[in-house]
Amino acid sequence: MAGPKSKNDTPTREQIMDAAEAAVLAKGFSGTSIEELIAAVGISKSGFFYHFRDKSRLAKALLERYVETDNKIFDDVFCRADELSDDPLHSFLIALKLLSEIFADLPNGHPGCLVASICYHEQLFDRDVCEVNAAAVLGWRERFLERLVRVEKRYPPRIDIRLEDLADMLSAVADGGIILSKVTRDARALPRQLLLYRDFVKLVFTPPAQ
Amino acid sequence: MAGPKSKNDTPTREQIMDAAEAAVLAKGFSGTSIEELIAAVGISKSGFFYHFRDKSRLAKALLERYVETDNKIFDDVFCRADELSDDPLHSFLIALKLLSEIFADLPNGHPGCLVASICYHEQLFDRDVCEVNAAAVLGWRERFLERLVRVEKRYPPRIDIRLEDLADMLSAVADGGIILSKVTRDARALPRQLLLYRDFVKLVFTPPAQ
DNA sequence: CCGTCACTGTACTTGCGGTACTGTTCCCCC
DNA sequence: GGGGGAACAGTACCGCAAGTACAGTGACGG
Repeated sequence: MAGPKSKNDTPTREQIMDAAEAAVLAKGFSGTSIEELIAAVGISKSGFFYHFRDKSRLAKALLERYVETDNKIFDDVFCRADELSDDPLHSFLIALKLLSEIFADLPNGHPGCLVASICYHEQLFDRDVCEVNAAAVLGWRERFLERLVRVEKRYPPRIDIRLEDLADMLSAVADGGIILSKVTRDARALPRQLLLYRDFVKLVFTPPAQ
Repeated sequence: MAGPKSKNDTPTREQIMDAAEAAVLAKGFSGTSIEELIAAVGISKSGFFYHFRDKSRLAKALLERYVETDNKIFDDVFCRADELSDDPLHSFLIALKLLSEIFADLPNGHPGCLVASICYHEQLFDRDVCEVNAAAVLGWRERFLERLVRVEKRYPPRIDIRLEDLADMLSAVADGGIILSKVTRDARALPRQLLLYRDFVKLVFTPPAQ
């Protein structure tokens, strides 16, 4: 049960990627040198290039792993929320609460979003990497939108609103909240922003008559 | 009336910073080489180092100029909004509309937020630069908060809400919207997110009885 | 025993950041 | 009209990092 022995699942490779992810989020991609990574992991330069053809391949692998784990977190959270409520609105609100708690419990605050970091390094990467990035964001939109459509069916929204934008807003608030937290060095900013988004969703779908 | 002849106001210096800002937003700070900047402007390396002691000074100058022009935009927008309405809520809503229109009118979409870019390069810069960054975000919070406090006095919010968080949310939605626009290559995402934030503000401060 | 995996070691090229100078031109001021 | 500073250009150099190109090595599995 140690997972599939995929070619890309060696412990050293994972160690490189762990070090690289932290470094990229703190110093940017070009600011992260291969030499510091191999020093952190304790391997030689040849060892690095055995796992990654070049630095750009490392970026792609990093992004793919990041998106994958992120999607898994969303799966878990929404699945758990569905266990706690059958109602689509309440389930969505619970999921948002769970998400904010996950972020609030991170000891040193959220380390940063790789999608955001890479989007600010766009021109450095090939079309390939950018498409993975775009696909990730569009995937989140679809994921949230599907939930919102189910909510809308039961709770007619109080205002005229594009559900796609409301779905996107969760990504935006999360990315913006991360930046807020990082810049102000206040880890509470991100969970608070998520809860504020939650308030918005609640307001939109709560009937005016109480 | 050609502006104060400050030491830091030569056309070459501005050209360097223009090229640098665009490059940094597209490739990150470390991904931007001094050599490409001097090639773009058409000066020598000595010319660059005449204006900036090192690359880090360039970063600081870039950020300071960016924050300054950003604050000027906010001044203009809020001032214009105040001309159009005496009511604090309506004025704020008008300002948000104006902001979204400004962003929607950018021909190639928003080029990116330097504050966000630099926050994802944190470890590269000295405490100095990071503090400028933090001060900028906190300045925006105060600016928006002051407006929201005035709104709250006249329109009791419909939900329990921390106005500081609602103020921060504008920065978050803007930064998140920029990332959304860049990643999905859809310039409309950013203005749409701002209008969605506007809807939220409207909902929060609009009395339930219509 | 043979081969493959997961590396190490060595050597080299290129490009960039940064330093350290020495000119050079133009314009302003006295 | 000449002296000086502002705004550069030119040249030469150092050190680090990305990337290339190998050849070699220990463990492990069939």
